[in-house]
Amino acid sequence: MNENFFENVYEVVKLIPEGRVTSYGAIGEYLGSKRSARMVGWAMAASHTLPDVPAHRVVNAKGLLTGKTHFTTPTEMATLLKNEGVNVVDEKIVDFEKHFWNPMLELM
DNA sequence: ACACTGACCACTG
DNA sequence: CCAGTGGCCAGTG
Repeated sequence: MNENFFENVYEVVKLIPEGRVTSYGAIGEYLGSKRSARMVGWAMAASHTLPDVPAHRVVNAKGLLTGKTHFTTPTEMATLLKNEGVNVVDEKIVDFEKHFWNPMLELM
């Protein structure tokens, strides 16, 4: 296992508490590259094979469930979030700021 | 080696 | 508010 961007992404995502969410940009920023948010999402797509990675807790900067298309079913992501107490309306997280979990503040 | 793509983000007009 | 542009890194054809 090489220690690379992917590993770090997985580590952070695994640490996201239940009922909390974060964004690709936040993770990328925590890893040192704010502009590498694309890669984070891309890493997620590759990591969705790992059961310990709650990908449904990772959304884009606007709180939109952009990654839902990569789930087994498009509704899976919203269902999981709602199941954890995160209200989702029209593929968007309600009170995104309240549920937002900043890795830089929690893991520093 | 080159070009294109991607679960993105922020800025500018 | 919406549209367009640049930037970031890695993988694939």
